[in-house]
Amino acid sequence: MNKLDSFYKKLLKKYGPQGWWPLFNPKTGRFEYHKNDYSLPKTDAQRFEIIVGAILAQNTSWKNVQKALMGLKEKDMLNSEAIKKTDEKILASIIKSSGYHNQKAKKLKKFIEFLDSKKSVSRQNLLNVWGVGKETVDSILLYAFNQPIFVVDAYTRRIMSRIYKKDFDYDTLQELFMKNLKQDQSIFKEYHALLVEHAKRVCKKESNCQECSLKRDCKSCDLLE
DNA sequence: CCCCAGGCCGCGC
DNA sequence: GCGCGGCATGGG
Repeated sequence: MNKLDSFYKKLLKKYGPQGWWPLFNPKTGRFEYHKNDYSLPKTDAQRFEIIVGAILAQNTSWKNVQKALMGLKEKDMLNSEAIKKTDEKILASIIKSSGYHNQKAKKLKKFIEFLDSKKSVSRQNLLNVWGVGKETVDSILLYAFNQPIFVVDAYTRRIMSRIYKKDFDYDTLQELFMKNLKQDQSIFKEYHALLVEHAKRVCKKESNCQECSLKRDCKSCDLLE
C-alpha cells in the first residue's frame, strides 16, 4: 500500500464517509450529504444543481453558497432555462450571498451557453469556458458527471505541502493522486471530501498537529521538532 | 478592526 | 509562464 492509500485509510477511519456532493432534499427542505452513495446525481436537475454549486462555491464558504442556491430554488430558478432568460443583474442579486455575484452571474450564463452548445463534456472543452478553471472543471467532472478525475484545491495543497514540506502546483498534485490511486470515481470523491474535512478541522491555517491522523507521515509536524 | 472561505480572470512583465 | 490586484458576501 502506498502513502496516498494509507492517508486515505487513516482519514476515512477518523472522519467516516463524507457523502459529497451535498444536494437539496425537497422533503426536508435542506441540503444533505449522502454517505456511502457515490451514484449521484440521479437526475439532470441534480446534475445541474451540482454545477451551479461548484461555480458559486469558488473561494466562498458553503454556507453562503447554500443561501444563494436556496434563493434560486425558491424562485424556481435552479434550472438552465430560468437562468438563461433572467437578466444578469437580477440573477446577480439573487445569488448575492455567494460573493462575487456579478462575476458569478456571468459565469452561470456562460456555462449554460456551453451546455446548450452540445459540445462534448471533456476537460479541455470545459476549460475553454469563461469562468471555470481547473478546480471547478474537475469538481464538475467528478461530482456532476462521475468521471474519475481527482480534484485539487487549496486544502489539498496545504495538507500535501505540509506533509512533504514543499509546494506543489495543481497539475503535479493531480497527477500524483491519479497515478497512485485506484481509478475509481467513488474513491476520488471521498478522498477529496476527506481532505477538505481534515483541513477544516485539523490541518487549518494554524495547524492542530497533536490531533492529526497523518502526523507520523508529516514533515511539518510540530511534535517532531 | 482583522482574516478567511470548497478560485478565476486580466494584466504586466 | 508567473505574480498580482480585483472581485464581494457573511461569519468568526
